[in-house]
Amino acid sequence: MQRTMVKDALGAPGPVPRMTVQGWIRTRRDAKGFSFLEVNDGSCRANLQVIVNADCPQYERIAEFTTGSAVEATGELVASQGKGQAWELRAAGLVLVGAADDAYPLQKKRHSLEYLREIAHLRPRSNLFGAVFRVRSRLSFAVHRFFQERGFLYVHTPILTASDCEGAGEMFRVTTLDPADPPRTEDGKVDYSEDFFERPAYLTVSGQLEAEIFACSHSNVYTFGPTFRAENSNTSRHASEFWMIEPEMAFCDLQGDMDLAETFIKELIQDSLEHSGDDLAFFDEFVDKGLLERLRFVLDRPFHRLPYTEAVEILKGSGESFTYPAEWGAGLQSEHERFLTEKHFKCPVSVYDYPKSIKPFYMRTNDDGRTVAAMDVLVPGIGEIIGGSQREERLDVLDAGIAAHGLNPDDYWWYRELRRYGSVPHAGFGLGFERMLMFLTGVGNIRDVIPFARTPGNVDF
RNA sequence: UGCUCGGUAGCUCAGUGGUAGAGCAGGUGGCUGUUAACCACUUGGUCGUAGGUUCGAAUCCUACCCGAGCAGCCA
Repeated sequence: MQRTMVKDALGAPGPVPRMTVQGWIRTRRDAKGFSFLEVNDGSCRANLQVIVNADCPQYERIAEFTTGSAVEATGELVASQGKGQAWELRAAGLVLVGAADDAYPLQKKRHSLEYLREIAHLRPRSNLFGAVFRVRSRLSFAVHRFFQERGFLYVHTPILTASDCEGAGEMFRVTTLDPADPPRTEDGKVDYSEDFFERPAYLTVSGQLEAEIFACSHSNVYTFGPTFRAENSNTSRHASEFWMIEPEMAFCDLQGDMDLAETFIKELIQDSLEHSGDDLAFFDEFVDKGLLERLRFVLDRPFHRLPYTEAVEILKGSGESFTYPAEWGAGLQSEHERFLTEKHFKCPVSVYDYPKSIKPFYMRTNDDGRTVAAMDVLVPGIGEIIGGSQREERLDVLDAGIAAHGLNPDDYWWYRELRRYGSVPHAGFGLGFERMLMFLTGVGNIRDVIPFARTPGNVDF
């Protein structure tokens, strides 16, 4: 027995005398003397309609073939008599591989996203999440393809780390000590020299610093892996565990960084339109009307680039009444970002050259002495999707930054040595993979584009 | 973490002081090459939890739990 995937059956060029499909029943419709089974195996959005006639040996047990059950159907693929599908399978043999009783939580009706989150073990079988995770898989591949085709080296930066990549947020501590009875030093503090790594360790909040190491040997590199932030964030666009893509390029300045960011986003959109078209059409119809139009619009137009200082002037002169008025030296609020990208420019916006005082130590100080070569890419509906910068390659300036931020230079000894031995201008950025998925699918909550969302108070599944 | 909104049948929701409801799902019967099929009948509830006010609370008050939206943190 060779299995045919539903996607291939539906795309068959002609009738097939005999084939076997396996999948889960979405719904059953009984007619007099025969039944329709809608079988889905995840290979595509559409179901295969299986006709079970009275002469099929299993027909007398058809009532057991309930929504959610796993089935195997063998028979002839023929042109459908009905409307709505080109092909259907006339079952000669039918096997109830795994029954689903009437408590099956995924009913053939609309469910709320909140409810579906509670049944994360079953929601991939729904239309929406089936599509989301197909797009996610394809997008992962597109990320690698983008960089590999350009000769970028894929670096596996560590997940366990002792460095806190200053400014990136609260960290999850990793320890093997007994929290109820940790070893203590003489002054009563927890003695981390007794811990597994003999010092405090954490889950990574960014692979950037390590990526810089490899940029300084292999020129163009990228990372793509899980990232952990222990912030108590309760928003639709933050997760405690998420996937981040971080390219890092040697001999590259901020302009080159922004060029890559824009090309990258556009190519991911292009790839999705090409290879996930059916699923995107589903989102366009049921999740976010106008999605496809917006994606094509973004694809066709250059991102608008402007310095932070100019952005603040636009905000000040906008006549909008913001909850927090824009002020040079303060970060851009969500409402400011939304105004720029959704109302003023109506397209993705790259804001660059931020005040030095609100950015981390490693960003390169501009000649004006008060801004750094940082850039954020803002996108309608989501806000910040990319954050990046040119890195400070001058050791003396870097040291001044470390001191100004109150950090201990010894903790960054290897990072500093990169500036001692063959230092080069280099730049990179971080793209939130889930935020890109939200942008591509129109799905409004980050918890619905990641298979198993981790947020404060939630590590189920 | 702060502010706001919400929690009623398996699911989606209505009910705002006086006998707990609808649609869907489930069950029974009927009908039809059907498309979240349709028609009739029907099962199903400690109204998030704990207190309080009241003759009487799903409804009003307090605390807590859970969920969501927004903000901050950021990707």
